[in-house]
Amino acid sequence: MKHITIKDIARELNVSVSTVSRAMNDTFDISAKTRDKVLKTAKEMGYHPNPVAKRLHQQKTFQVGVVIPEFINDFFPQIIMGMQNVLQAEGYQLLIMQSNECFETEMENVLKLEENMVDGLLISLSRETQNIDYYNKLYEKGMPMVFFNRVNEMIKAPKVIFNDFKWSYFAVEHLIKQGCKNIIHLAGYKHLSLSRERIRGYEKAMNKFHLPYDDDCIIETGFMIDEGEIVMKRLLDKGICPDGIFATNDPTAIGAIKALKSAGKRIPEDVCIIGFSEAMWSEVVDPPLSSVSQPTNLIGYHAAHLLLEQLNEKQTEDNTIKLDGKLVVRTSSQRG
Amino acid sequence: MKHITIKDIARELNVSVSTVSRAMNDTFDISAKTRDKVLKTAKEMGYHPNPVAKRLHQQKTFQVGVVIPEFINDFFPQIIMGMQNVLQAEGYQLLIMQSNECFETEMENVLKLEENMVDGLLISLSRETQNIDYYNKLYEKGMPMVFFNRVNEMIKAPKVIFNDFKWSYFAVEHLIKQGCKNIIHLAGYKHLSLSRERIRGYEKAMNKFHLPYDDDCIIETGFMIDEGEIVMKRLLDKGICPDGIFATNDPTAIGAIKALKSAGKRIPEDVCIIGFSEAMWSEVVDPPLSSVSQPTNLIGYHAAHLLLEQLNEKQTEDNTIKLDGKLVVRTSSQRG
DNA sequence: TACAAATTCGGAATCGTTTCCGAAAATCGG
DNA sequence: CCGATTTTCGGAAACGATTCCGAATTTGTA
Repeated sequence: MKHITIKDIARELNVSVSTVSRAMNDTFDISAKTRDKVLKTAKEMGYHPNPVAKRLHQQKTFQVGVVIPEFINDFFPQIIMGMQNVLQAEGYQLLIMQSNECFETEMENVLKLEENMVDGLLISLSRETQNIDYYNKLYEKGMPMVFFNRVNEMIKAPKVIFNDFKWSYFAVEHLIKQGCKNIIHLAGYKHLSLSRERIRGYEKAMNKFHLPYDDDCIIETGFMIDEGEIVMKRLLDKGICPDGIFATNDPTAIGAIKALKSAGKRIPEDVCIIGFSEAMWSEVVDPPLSSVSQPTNLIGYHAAHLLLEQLNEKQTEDNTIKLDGKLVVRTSSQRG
Repeated sequence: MKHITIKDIARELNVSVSTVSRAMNDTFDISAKTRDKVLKTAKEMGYHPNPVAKRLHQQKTFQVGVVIPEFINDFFPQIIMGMQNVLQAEGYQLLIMQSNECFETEMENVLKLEENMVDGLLISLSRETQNIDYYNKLYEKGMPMVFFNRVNEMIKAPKVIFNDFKWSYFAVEHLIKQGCKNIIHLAGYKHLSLSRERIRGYEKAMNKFHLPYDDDCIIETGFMIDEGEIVMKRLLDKGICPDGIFATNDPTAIGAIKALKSAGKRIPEDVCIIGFSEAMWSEVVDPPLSSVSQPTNLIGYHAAHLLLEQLNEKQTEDNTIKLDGKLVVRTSSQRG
């Protein structure tokens, strides 16, 4: 895999390497004649500039690191596609790493990306991550960074988030309008902003419609199918059965449905249930799952643009972008 | 973001840069005393070797390109995790690109990765890809390459594939044992080996049990949910309804189920159906979908190792690795 | 025609490493 | 104690590009 370099062309044409470089970059101080001559033989010889050498000189790698909790569900991959569309067009490559929802792995990933000298970072926190000191330090040292989806308010870098409060409210309001009176919330981990915001939305709806709830109605569950199943099963074993469930995401909703079904409950007749974040397969489960759909592509798009602004040293005036979605009502929450 | 370089350390300690380099790489021609001294101040000053400079000198990027058709389904992400486990441990980074099932995008991706001077390529063909001349040229020029899952036999580089023939046979045999007599196959694109092998498995099972079938029973469908739905709907509209369906993957099976359900067919009573490649959500759809489960992690593991052998210039003796899976029988194909 | 200005290009430094070559210093054997 | 090894280190080249500086050539102007 011998590569043609700028020297090979220079030797071939009996010119200096600086001339060839000038031709390639079309600078002002070269005659049109020699430029064309160089370009022609460069093409003939199959020359491609060596990006590594360019990076060394420019002190820039044109690579940005992406750290996400997982990419087994389709949620994060869709966001990443949104990012790629923007960043590849600007000549950047993505280095994608997963924390597997583990704080230490997340830190290792960030360190590794730093050592690899990425030009910037796009991060979605693991569900364990509480300590964000390092991120703030890194940001203040000047590392371009954007956080998205899984965020913590104490983070100083720009963020792209979803209007969790508003859409949780709509989700619970929808359940109430279906006639649910005894509604519980399967919540995410409380150190993540999105979990707290979704709890706030739940509380606002319950208060607004004067429905009773207490701390036992808001159950820290997690994000996975089996976590939803375990929590729901435990409730049913205790003889507790709500008539409405607002789950913090689709997998936990699915888990709850599994537990409910095997306890002989009918959905939506006995229990209405709605998830969040619209998984690709929410439509094909039994029963088809209602959910709040998030604009995943847009999340990636905005995160990428906020990063680009930093990479181009433009001052970002707006620090946080909050996006809206829509309510997708299917059988699991629809009565009558 | 000023970085400490080897020169900073040299200046600090009044030694030459070569001495510092020797200390960092622990070569033979340096005294233990100065080595420790250098290492100590390097640590104190927070020195990290610049990987870009290293790459320029070693003429190696320690990055490998991965090209996959999509990463919205969980199948390819799982394979990638298998690759990452192996390659990250050896110091390699992955550059992941999607072809979106489009031949031209696939080529653009490969070109871009080549220009980025990746050390090797891991490729799964798009469903459109028929012309593989460029890949063979590239491989013969010495580019380390491994193909996986979506493969074409004409490709000369090492491959990691699934024993599609054997497990298709088992899948169809299972349908037959459930009493199905009129079985169709929703097939993938025929220029991909896996599609042809799955067709062969179907044919072998049908022949073995003396069940009739003709060309109309093998329908080129695609890989997506709506493709399965459209093809099935068209059949039903023509008044054709099999009592057994072997789908080339889980999404097409799901699509077929949607069409069957809205036509009032009961599964598995009227129609047994089995998919392939075990999606994460196959268990939670209605009815739970039988499928052939593939060892996704292992596919990634082996592909990565075959690539490593080439990167380390070891001669690969075994060119193709063929993996086995298991039959996961759920409600969609289980009678009585 | 002569001198100033503009154009065009080569040489060398630079980016941060590794590594080859040779010289100084230390160690060794007799 | 002296010559021969061995150890240890500095200087410089190399990787492949960009860019600054200055020199040669061409062009322009009076």
